[in-house]
Amino acid sequence: MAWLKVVDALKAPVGTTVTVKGWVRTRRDSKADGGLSFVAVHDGTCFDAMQTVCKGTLPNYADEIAKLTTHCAVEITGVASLTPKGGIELQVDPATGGSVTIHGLVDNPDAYPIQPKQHTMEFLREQAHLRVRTNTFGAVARVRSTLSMAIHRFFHERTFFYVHTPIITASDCEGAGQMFRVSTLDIANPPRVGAAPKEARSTSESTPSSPSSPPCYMGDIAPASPHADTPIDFSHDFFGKESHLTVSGQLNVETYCCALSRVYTFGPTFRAENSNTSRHLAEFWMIEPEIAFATLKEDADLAEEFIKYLVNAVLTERADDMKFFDERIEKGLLARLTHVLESPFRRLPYTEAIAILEAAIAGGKKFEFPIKWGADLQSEHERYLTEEHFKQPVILMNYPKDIKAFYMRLNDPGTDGAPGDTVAAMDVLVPGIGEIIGGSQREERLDVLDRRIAEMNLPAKEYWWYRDLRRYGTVPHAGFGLGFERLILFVTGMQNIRDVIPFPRAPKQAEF
RNA sequence: UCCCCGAUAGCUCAAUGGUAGAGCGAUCGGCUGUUAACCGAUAGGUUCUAGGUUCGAGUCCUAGUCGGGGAGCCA
Repeated sequence: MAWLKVVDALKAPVGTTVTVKGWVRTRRDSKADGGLSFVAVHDGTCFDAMQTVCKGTLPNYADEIAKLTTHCAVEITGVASLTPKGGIELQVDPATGGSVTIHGLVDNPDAYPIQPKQHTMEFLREQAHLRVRTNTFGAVARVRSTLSMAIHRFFHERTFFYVHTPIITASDCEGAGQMFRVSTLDIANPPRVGAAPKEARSTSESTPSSPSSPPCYMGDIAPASPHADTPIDFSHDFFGKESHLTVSGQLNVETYCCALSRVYTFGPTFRAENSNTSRHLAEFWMIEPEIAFATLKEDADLAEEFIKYLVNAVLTERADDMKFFDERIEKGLLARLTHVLESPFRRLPYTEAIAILEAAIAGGKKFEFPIKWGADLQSEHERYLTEEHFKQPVILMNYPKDIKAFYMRLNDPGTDGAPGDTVAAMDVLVPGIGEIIGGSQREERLDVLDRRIAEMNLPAKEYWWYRDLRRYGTVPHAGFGLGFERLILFVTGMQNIRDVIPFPRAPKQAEF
């Protein structure tokens, strides 16, 4: 007798004795053959469950087996045989060594939240600790894992090195959005500039409840502090300066790129934006490759090859789950992904995109927001381009410099016939999601970079180490960021980003 | 953060300002190599919270909390 994962047990030779361990998906009873129960068991190793046929002659049939409900934990031994439809099931008969062991019943099955029926995503989100036992969330979890592995494999096969960029940053120059503060200061009574520093509130080894622990204020904190208007003195904080959770590993990974040539990060990223949408999370995972001796064209080539590699990986490695998504989550998903695999991504200069949108408006297309050269595209404009006009992924390139970040490389005047200055930035737009990748060629010329930092009133001093890269052996380089959860939405057809990460963090949402 | 919509049984949803309902799920029984099984019965309610209007509020008003769709920000 061998304990097999369900994925392997479903391929067991007829006649062999097999043990499976997992959770009951459904139980149905029959009076045939003197009484028997069909108990479907899944262990998460594949989409399908193993059907077991438990005979009424089993010693614990009436007391235990006939009472099994959804998600009871069981261990079942039986003989592999063919179902009338040709699949593999286990015949569980005490006469041939069959047995059913209950590891854990479900208390009060009447009120168990997960039932053998269709639930809404919103409800399951409130049961995040249990939802992974359902078909949909099990499939999402397997696809997510498969994509993670494929990402590392893609880069590994191309001599990229995986760089662990920091989660905590005391650099104030990442500039990609609102940040979460990281601090060990007493939030109710922080040290103020000019005030006498409090001793022994030192960050590292302070005892959890020292005798001098601060008073606990109910309601509003720090009532009527005489120093309330004085800035907080962060020199007393853990890092001796303000620090935050990272919003991007890009600036750090650029340093490694300028030594290892081809690198990437893949880790969690944090944005404290008050974004309440189905496409934003406060904590999400991002993949950021960076390539040296490369221009925007190589960057776009890499992005396209990357997306196609990942789509292909998930189609071939998780065919069972993808079939489910195609049937139950988004009809036509497989056709859409196959189309993405087979068609080249449309490269489109921003300046040309504006012309297409203006022509569309002239042709009667209505947009909520006006469009003109120099303005950023709205979601509706991006959707029009990728979903209606081209009906395929689009790589928009060379945006006006005034709407993009300081580190993006300034293009030569007149690139693409643009009426103003542009930078070598690109966004990959995909039908159904919109922007999935944002990237650029980085400004490698120190004088141009300094001009941009000054133009945008950024704290030049903070960028000393970033500027060093341009002083010591500078090189053209480029990279992009891919939001991992948006990729999962794209390949699964799931609608809400909170349903493709195990425990979503969003405004007012950090349960579990 | 802004606009719109919503919150009633374990779940999905009904209920003219006047007796709280159905389907699914659960429990019990029947039938059946079943697989979203089917048939019958039973149990299951502080109608999100706090105020208010009213003889009377699930229903109307105010505030709040949470959820959904869209927008902004972005990945």
